[in-house]
Amino acid sequence: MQSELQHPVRLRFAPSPTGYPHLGNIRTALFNWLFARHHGGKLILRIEDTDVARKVEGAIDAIIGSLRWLGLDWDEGPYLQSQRLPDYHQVADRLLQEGHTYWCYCSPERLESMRQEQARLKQPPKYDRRCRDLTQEEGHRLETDGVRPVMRFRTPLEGETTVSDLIHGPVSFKHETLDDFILLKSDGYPTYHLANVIDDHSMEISHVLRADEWLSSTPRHVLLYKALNRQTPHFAHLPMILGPDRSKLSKRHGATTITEYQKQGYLPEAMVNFLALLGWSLDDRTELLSREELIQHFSLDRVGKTAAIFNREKLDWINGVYLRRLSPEEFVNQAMPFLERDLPESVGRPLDPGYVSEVLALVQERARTLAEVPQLASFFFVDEPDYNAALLLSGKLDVTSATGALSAALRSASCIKDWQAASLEETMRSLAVELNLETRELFGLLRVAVTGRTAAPPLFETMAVLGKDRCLKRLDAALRLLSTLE
RNA sequence: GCCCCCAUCGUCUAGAGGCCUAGGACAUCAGCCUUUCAAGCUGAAGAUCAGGGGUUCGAAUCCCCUUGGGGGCACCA
Repeated sequence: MQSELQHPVRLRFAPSPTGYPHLGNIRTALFNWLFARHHGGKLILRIEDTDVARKVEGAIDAIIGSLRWLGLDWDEGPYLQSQRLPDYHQVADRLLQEGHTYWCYCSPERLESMRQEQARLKQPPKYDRRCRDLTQEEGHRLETDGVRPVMRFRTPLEGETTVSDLIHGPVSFKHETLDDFILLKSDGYPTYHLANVIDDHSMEISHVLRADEWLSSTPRHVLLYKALNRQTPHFAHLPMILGPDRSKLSKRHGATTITEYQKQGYLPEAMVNFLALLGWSLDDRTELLSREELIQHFSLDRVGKTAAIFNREKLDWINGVYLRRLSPEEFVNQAMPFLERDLPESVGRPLDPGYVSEVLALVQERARTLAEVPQLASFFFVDEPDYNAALLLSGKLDVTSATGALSAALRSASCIKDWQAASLEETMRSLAVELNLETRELFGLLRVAVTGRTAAPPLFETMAVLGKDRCLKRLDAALRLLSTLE
C-alpha cells in the first residue's frame, strides 16, 4: 500500500504493570505482533507505568516473561513512561500556553460529592468545569493555599469528533457528552490519555491496535492530537475477550493469567494458535495454523467485531493436537519438568531419563496438557499402585475365578523369558483360551492388577515397560488383595 | 442515568443480496476400530441467522425501531 510505504508500519504493545497479563492483554499483544510481522514492520514494547499507586511488584517481569514464553518478540523497548516525565511536561506546558488546557484545583473530595449529587439526580457523572474559567489570580491564590492542581483538557463544548476505526468504521461522539478529562495528575504524572498520545506520536506509531474498551476514550485522544496539530495513527479496536459470565476478564475469573496456562501445561504454540482464533479467522474451515501461517495470513479485514468468550475445551483440544505432534524426544523434554514437579514425593528423584522416555511414549497421545502427564503416568513410578480391590472383579469374575485367573497368569508370566509386548500378548491370549475367559475379561483383570486402574495405556506395552520383576510383584500383590475380599 | 459498541448452533466462527433447505471446529451423543483409555474414522443432534418493521424480484447479509449483551463515563490504565 502506498501510504504504508510513506509511513513505516510501527505497532506497540503498551500494557500497564498493574497486574499480571491475562488472556485479553496477550491476545492484544499477539494481534499487534502478527500485524507488525505480516507487514514487515516494527513492534515496540512500552510499559504504561504512570499510576504509581496501582503499580504491582513483578508485573513487568511477568509481562516480559509471558511475551517471551509465547515467542512474541519486539524490536524496541521496553520503554517506561515513568522515565519520560519531562517529555510529557513539555507538551503539557505547550498545551497550557496555547489555551488547550487549564489548571483545576478541585479536591478529590469535592469531585466525589459532586458525582454523588449527579448520581442522585440521575445525571451523567461529569466534571462540572468549575475551574475552566478561573482567573490567574484565583489560581495563584489557591496555589499559595497549598492546593496541588491537575491539568484538564479544555474540551470543545459543541460539535463532534469522529473516530475512524479500521474495524468499526467511523464512530462519532458529540463533544457535549465528553468532559474535561485530566491530563496531568497532581503528583505530576500524566494520565493514560496524555502519555499515550504523546508516546504514540513520538514513537511514530502507525497503527494502534487495542481492546474495544478503549473505543469510548478515543475521541479524547483524537482531540488531543488535533490540539497538538498532529496526525492521528490508524485505530483498530479489537473485540474483547469475556469471562464465562460474559463480563470483562478479571482476577475474578480464576486462572486467567498467562503464566497460569504455562503452569497448567499448555504449549506456547497451541496458545498462540488458540488465541489467534479468538476474534480472527482465516476462512470457514482452518483451525490449526502455525506461527508462520498466522503471520502470512493475518489481516484486520478478518478480525471480527463481536466479543468472544474463550472456551477452555477447545484450547485443550488444540493443545492435545500440538502435544501429539511433538517428537517423542521433545515431548519428554516438555513433560519432564511436570513429572519432577507433580509425581508423588515417594518417587525417587532424579527420574531416570531412559525409563521416562519409554513411559512417555505410551502417554503422549493420551495427554491434553502436560500437567496431566504425571497423573497419567504415576503408576509407572510408584512402588505399588494403590487401588480398591473391588476393581479386580468385574462382569463374570468373582473372587474365586479372579484368583484362579490371576495365579495362572502369574505362573505363565514368570515363565516368560523374553519380556516383550508381543510375547506377553501371545502368552496371555492363549491363557485366556485355556481359562475359557474373554480376552477383555482376563486383560481387564491384569490391567487393574498391574496398573491399579481400569483405564491405562495398552496392557502389554505397559507391562513391557514396567519390567518383569515389577509386574510379577504386582500380580502377587493383587492376589493377596483378592484374598482380603472374603 | 448518559455515551459508544455488538448481536449466526452451548462455545469459537464462515457468511461482505441470489452459491444458505446457513458451512466448519470444540464440546455432546451414537457407531466403527479395539484388551481398557486415548487417538482415528463415520454419523447424529444442535442456529425459526435476537424480535419487529422496511428496501429489493430476492436479505443472515442493506436501513430503521425494539430487545438483549458488553464497554465507557476516576488525580486507573
